[in-house]
Amino acid sequence: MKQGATVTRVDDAYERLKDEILQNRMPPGFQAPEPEIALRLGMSRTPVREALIRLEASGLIELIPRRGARVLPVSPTDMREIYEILTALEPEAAAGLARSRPTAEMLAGLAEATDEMEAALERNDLEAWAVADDAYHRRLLALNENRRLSAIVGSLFDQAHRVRMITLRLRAPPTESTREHREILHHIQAGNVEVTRTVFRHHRERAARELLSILENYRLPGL
Amino acid sequence: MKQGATVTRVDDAYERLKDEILQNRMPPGFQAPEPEIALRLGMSRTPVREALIRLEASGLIELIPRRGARVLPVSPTDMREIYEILTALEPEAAAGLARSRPTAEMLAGLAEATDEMEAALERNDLEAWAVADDAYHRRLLALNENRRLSAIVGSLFDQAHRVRMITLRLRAPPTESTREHREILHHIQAGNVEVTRTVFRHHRERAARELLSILENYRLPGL
DNA sequence: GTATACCGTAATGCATGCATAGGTTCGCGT
DNA sequence: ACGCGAACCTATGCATGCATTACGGTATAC
Repeated sequence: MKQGATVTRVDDAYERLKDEILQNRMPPGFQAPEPEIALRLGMSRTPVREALIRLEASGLIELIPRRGARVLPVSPTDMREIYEILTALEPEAAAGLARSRPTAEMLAGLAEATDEMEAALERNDLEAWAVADDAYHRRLLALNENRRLSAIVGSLFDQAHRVRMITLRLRAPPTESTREHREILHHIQAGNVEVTRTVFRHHRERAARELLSILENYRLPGL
Repeated sequence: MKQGATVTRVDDAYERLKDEILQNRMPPGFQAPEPEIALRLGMSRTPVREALIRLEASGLIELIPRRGARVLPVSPTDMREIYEILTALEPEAAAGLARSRPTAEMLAGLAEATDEMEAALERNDLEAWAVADDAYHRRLLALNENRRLSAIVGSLFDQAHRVRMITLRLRAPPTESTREHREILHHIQAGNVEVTRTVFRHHRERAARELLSILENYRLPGL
């Protein structure tokens, strides 16, 4: 078991570091020089460096010449930027999906995620709700045939992940949001392209408003 | 003059290779192993490798395990993807700009580019027209305060650059396109957010239609 | 003539070496 | 005690070394 998918050290480093960042184990502002990271990952600087370059391209870290890698904080401005783009792109992706008249089978993952969101909301399990929400959006993306769009939106999800998890408990129960997901799924199934786009857009706009107002109310300048 | 902007070899390699690709001197499908590229750039493999990783993240090349770096061809499907995203994002950027009520001074670059497009069209100088068109779109982006959006759209421009240059001569004179640019500029100046968005969207949709039909008519499967 | 197996070649993935240049700290002078 | 400077330390940027392994070509067998 040494070749198979050819898991290179660079890939391993990338995945591990990305995970550490998204799970907030390497919090925003955290900084470490290459040799230290290499030591922690048990490999030489070379693959670490290459992984860091990719993480920088993904918008998760910043490489500062003599200071090492720094986990980027996400400011309210960043969130505004991210949601502005998501608001423009995700409805497009959903509309495209509706246009392609997917089979019920293809939408099974979406339906399942929706069920889980509703169940999680019912028992007030915010953690599970967030997981299902993430799954919903990512599955929607995966169904889209526009690879570039999927990649871009996926990257933005990653950048916003921490903030969403943190604000999860600072907001009202996502009743409305859950309902909207169900509604969007319906419209996709019905192949109603324009309505899908519109509803999804409203969904994102509302989410952005809520999130930004939380960041403002709680004075969270960078997460 | 050795520090200043600290031009690292990685940056140099990245810029040079990107330029070679965009100018079609390294045509799509072109393939070369790292040592060869390193030799050509007069540096060791290490900085070349790092530059290649960034170029891959930019969507310009593909790194194939034992074959080296390959300049990615852009297929009609790719162009459809790219224009789909641009159609969603650029109107947003333009609308945002209109909303911010920019001063005439800030729009000077746009106005200038528009003038140049009209002048170039007048004297049938397609090359100059393309340059002005590119300048128009990039300046519009630069005025946008959403950095991420600018970066994404800029990257897509780069990916589409070659195809646009090649199809330039295969299409009818861009009379309509030039007019639309002028119109969009007017609406931005007038601060008419919604109209800006709509007109820009039509602009992109028309451009996409024209371009894709050219690719189809001339049977250009990958450029 | 075609298919297969073997071998040589060469590219990659990664480790390591090294010079340079920032940053830091410690000590000195005021 | 505080500010300033010099020496040290260390991170980086890059070069190089090295084992592994895929690829291509050739020779052989059918």
